[in-house]
Amino acid sequence: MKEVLRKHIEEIVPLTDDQFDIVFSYFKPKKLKKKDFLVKQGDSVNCEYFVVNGLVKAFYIDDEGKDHIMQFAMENWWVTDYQALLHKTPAQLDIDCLEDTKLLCITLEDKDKLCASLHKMEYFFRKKSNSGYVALQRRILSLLNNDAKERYEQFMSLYPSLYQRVSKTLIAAYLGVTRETLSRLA
Amino acid sequence: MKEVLRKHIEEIVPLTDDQFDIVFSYFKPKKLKKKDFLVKQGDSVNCEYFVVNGLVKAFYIDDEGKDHIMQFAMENWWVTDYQALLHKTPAQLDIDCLEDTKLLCITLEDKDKLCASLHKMEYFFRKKSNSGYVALQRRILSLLNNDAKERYEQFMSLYPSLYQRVSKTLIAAYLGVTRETLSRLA
DNA sequence: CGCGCGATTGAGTAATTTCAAATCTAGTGG
DNA sequence: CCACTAGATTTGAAATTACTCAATCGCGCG
Repeated sequence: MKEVLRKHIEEIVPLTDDQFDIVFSYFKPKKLKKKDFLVKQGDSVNCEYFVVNGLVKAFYIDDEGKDHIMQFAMENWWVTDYQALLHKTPAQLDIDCLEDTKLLCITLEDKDKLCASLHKMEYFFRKKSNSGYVALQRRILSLLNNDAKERYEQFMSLYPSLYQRVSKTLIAAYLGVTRETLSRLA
Repeated sequence: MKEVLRKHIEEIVPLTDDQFDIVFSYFKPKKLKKKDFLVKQGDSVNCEYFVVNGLVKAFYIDDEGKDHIMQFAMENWWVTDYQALLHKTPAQLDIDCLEDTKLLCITLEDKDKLCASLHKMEYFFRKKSNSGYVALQRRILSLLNNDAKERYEQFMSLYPSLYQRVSKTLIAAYLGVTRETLSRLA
């Protein structure tokens, strides 16, 4: 648990043992079972979550009851309803577990405190946020530019491990097509 | 010029005069005319750009020669080909000016140096990146969830000032529909 | 007046969705 | 080991949405 987080952070910034102990003290572990919810639409959201193991999905249910998947998050991914967290508004997203999942939780306030006290961590989170931004840009380009089949192929080659663990129905909801259409893309 | 940047930063972190002078020393002004290019596909990208005034668009041209707009950037917006900048790969995007435009440029290396020497600025850029991330998530949700008409209406209400300054053809390229389709959404 | 650019309109085509039904698969209990 | 069920996937056919390509319109500017 500790090791997973440490290794993840140290891919970007090295930390002494003491520093990592400080970092780790800001996190609270959480354990959920498959199908449990981490966030429900309408909740107020205080934390960002680091997935130690397992798999969750963050999704939006529209007026017609259809699901749209904002993101998956497996080992070493960060997830929450960022809009709700940052703007302190009620959650628009649901987040639930596709597998039994262990997480580390940090509140927005604690993250800011941690960043204020340990400059390296502010750097770490800035770089993380930058990478996330780039990943979302790539996804937008793929939505603008590519048809369903191309998006599906990109998904498989970009996230081969997710492709193994996630049903096609959910991949369809991530790619923005119906499951029937996805099924017809031989 | 200086004032525009200072005001922008101080919406998030207050700075002393001395601090701001340091910050500003990292930026290099740049002036472009309408239709000039800031970045061309294939370029290596070293800088991030802050738009002081004017308007640019960052866009991708696909295999069929069609444009897809990644983002617009007007006063107080940041823009570059982030993927190219962060991964040090050749630019995939073109960035050109829709109006005469004044910019402030900062290299990735200088930005890191600035952040390292002035912790407040690392905080500033982290928060900026977070907001950007949320904005892209919203756009993805709108692409997954809403049809062309709804996206068009959201665009108008979210960016009324852009709506004034940008041709419908370009808005179409941003929303991911053809100009003909957009034109039929009375 | 006429050019040029952006916006609109029309008609036919392609891609995707919808709704319904059939098929497949993994896990459960007998 | 087999039958049964729930969930996931696939298939079919019709309806809808958006696209393409071509033609037309409208307006500002030289």
